[in-house]
This record gives sequence, C-alpha cells and structure tokens, in this order.
Amino acid sequence: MQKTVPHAAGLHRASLKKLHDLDAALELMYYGWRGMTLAADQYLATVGLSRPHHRILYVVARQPDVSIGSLIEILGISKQALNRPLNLLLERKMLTSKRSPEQHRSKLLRLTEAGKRTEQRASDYERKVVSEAFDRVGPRGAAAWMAVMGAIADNN
Amino acid sequence: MQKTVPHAAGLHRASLKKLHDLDAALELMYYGWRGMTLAADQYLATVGLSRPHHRILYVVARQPDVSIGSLIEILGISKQALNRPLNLLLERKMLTSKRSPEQHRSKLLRLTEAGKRTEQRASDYERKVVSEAFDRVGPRGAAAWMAVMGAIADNN
DNA sequence: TTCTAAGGTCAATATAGTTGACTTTAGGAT
DNA sequence: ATCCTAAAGTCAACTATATTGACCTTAGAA
Repeated sequence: MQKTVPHAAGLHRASLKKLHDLDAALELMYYGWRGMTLAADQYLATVGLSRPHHRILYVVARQPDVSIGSLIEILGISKQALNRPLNLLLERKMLTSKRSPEQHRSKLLRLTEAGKRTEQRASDYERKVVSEAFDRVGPRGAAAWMAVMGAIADNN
Repeated sequence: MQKTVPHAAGLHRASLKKLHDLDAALELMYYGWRGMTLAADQYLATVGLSRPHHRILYVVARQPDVSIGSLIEILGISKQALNRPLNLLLERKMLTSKRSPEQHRSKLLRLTEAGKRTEQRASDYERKVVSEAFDRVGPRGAAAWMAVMGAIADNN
C-alpha cells in the first residue's frame, strides 16, 4: 500500500456536486485567492517572512512616509498585532522609521532597497498569476473581472 | 475630539498609489474575498459558528455520505484540525455520522435538516453577493470572471 | 490471532490576531 | 515649568485556527 501523501487543498476543486448555479463561483473565489497567493507565500517563506509582512511592505511601498497609526488603519489590525511583524521588518532592515522634521510625534515609514526588492518579488509572483489569467481572456474579459470584483468588494 | 472608531479593513481600498498596472487587481482579489464572505461570517457568528464550520457543512451538503478521511482530503487540513469543528457540528446536531452497512471502517457524514438550513443560509449570503455583481456585468462578463478565476485557481 | 485502515484523542507548538493596561516620547497650552 | 494629550511602544492574557508527533480504539481482513 502507498504511503498517504499530504494533500494540498485544491486538489478536489471540481469534485463537489453543484447544488446551485453559483456554487462554482463560490469555489472559484476560494481557490482563486489561494492560487494567487501560493507562489508569493512560498517565496516569502524562503526569506523568513509571511503574508502580514508582505501586506506591510505592500502598503509602505505605495504610501511612503506613512505613519504607524495610518498603517494600522489601512491594514485594519491593532497596533499590538502590527508590532511583531513591523519590528521584524525594521530589524531586518527592510523598513526605516524616523520622526518627521515638523511632526515629531509620528514616525514615518519607508522601504529600504532590500525592502523594495522583497516587496517587488513577492508582489510580482501575484501579478504574474493574474497577468497570465488576463492574457487568456483579453482586455474585455479582464475589465469584466475587475468590474465583478469591484462590485463584490464594495458589497459591505 | 472624536473617539477613535475601530476601522474595518477595506475602508482604504482605493487609497493606495498604484505602482504597477495590476496592483488594482491584487487589491480587488483581497477585498473581493472579504466582501463575499463578510455577510456570511456575520450570520455564522450569530449561530456560534465560523468559516471552518461552514466549509464542512458546504462539502457535506455537496457530497453526502462522505467519509471523515475524504473530508480531510477535500478540506486540505489535518484530522486534528478537523476534529473540533466537526465534533461541534455533531453535538449541535447539524451533522450525523454512522458506519456504513458494508464499509464499517469508515463513517458516513450527512447534514441534518438543521445543518442543511444553516449551510443554505450561509451560502446564500455569499451567492447573493456574487449574484448581484454578476447582474451588473451580464452573462458574458460573468463568464469572463469565471474564466479568469479558473485560470488563477489552476495556477499551482 | 494478528495486521491494518479508519478514526479519535492528547500534548506541544506556530501564527495571527484580539482586549486591556500600562509606559514612553514629544509637542502644545497655560 | 507644568500639565495635558497624541502617537507610539510594550506586556500580559486570551482566542481561533492550524500544525506534528505520539498514541489509542474500532472494526474488518488475512
């Protein structure tokens, strides 16, 4: 008999009976998120980081000189939850933090070159997955995907 | 001064500078997943359940008489991780478990009527979000969304 | 009777978060 | 100078969801 091989979730993507028209869509959302982040997460693991670190790097890359408080709001987590991954990134010199000249109360976060490289590589893995999928459906299909996702995202 | 109101993640969906063409797509995937599951998670919380319970109910609804081992493979988690939510659902009489007549080794899981109701309500919240989004883009847009998500999901 | 597959359970650990209760740092107001 | 406050930092306890490893039970098959 064969050894039981650990199964990745997703192997049975198409195996479930569909009770409703939209069941396939629900499953695609689930496996789509996994599919998009899988390669990035694997890369991040090789450099000792994970999703929360990537989220921080992603935001700081797109909003340089963001304050800690703003970062907390954007990420939607508590400052205690931010603390560990943020400090790791500072220790690893992926981020710098300094008081601003005029607003000494708040600190400004920036990516170092190493931080930029790591953020780019991780995000590139995700963009690559999306890009290849978009290529298969053309610009109109990509636009439709964006429109659907926007409507779903704004549902709350 | 106003009290600081706890911010839900997602309030700043459009606020980040876009460094790349596909950054908007990455963010839409993140917020799309949130948007689709938000209402369902809120409903589940009112009945003392959460996402892992829903995943179990969802799979058993679509594969009645599934064995514990198959369920583990489909969900992609360890049996220890399955144990707690599964037992809760059995205690709450949302699931039944019995040995099959011919294959006494494995147990067969089924939803009770209460389990079916809960599964349907939770999944309905998700389907409603997707359905409304599909309505905005028409059948061709919906098909394109499915094609893109399928390509992304199968990337691994 | 012994072997094995399926299931069940316990313990320790990891990750990613929470709330509450502080302290520190630094600027602003009186 | 002193007090007040905003922003940041820290410590502790807790929750939820997962992991691995070790072990036990149930029940059919050789």
